[in-house]
Amino acid sequence: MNALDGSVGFLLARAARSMKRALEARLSEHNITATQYIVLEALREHDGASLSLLGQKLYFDNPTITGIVDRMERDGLVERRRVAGDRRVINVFLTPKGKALAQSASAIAEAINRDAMRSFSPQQESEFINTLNTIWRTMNGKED
Amino acid sequence: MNALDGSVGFLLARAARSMKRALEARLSEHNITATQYIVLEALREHDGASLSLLGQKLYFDNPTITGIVDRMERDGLVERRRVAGDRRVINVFLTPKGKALAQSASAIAEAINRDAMRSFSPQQESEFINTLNTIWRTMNGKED
DNA sequence: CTTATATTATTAGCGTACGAATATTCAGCG
DNA sequence: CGCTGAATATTCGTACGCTAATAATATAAG
Repeated sequence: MNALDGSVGFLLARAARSMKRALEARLSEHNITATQYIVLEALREHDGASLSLLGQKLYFDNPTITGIVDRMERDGLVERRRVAGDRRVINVFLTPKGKALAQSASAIAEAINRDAMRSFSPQQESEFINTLNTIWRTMNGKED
Repeated sequence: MNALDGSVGFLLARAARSMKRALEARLSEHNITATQYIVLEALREHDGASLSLLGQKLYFDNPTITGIVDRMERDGLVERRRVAGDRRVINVFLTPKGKALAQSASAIAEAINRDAMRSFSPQQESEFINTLNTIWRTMNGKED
């Protein structure tokens, strides 16, 4: 029993990596990454969102979201269009290819989530999710 | 309520990122990263471990650990020495500077962990840790 | 002994993630 | 109107974290 076995930060990062890897193993046949799947999912709910809004929804900063959208645009999954009256903002839209991919990827991600939770009861799962949300809020000073 | 709010993978990754950022904000004055702190911690318990062993303990693959140790060696925190009979293996040792830094960093990391858990009971914390470990084992096929 | 296989570490290449700095555009205020 | 400051997206530089491929050494089989 060393110091890391009791470190929430370490165990959290390790669990997150293991899930990301499992998801990417399944997504790789569609040539997208776990992060790109997350962006597809966000765009299903907010097609045409600005880069900033996407970053806020997903909790990525602007340089990160710019790079991800660059690669997704290169691969034909999304396109950038200036649509808002404000000429600073660039809106991101799913292409037909992106829409189709979002659907298959969503099913894969749900399967991985179910698998990760397979030894827990619904109550345990919802408590776990509450804890993850609380940690996130705590670390961002959204309570006290 | 969108699909991501119920996605364990997304919430796990988000919580992990928020803790990593909080930790790095405090570690930055010592010019080390959260990952480098983890390696320092592992070396406190296993000074002289091989690169492979370090990777196994921390659950990083070899290319990742090579790069991290490269940067830590550049910064004078560790040094590589061939010590084992097997000439393929390279052992990693803490320098005095690395040892000193490990101690201060450890205190900082403990404070962050306590802060992240501040709204939970000891039981809730230990249940949370169990869940993280179970997810990790599940995603790595270490049970069924 | 020699050939085949496995292990250890590294390199190369890609995709996040982040902080810092920059260019463009917008909004407010005198 | 003109100026200041804020907001949006990008670029730059750094550090992970992964897969695939490589080089060097060790081990096993014949």
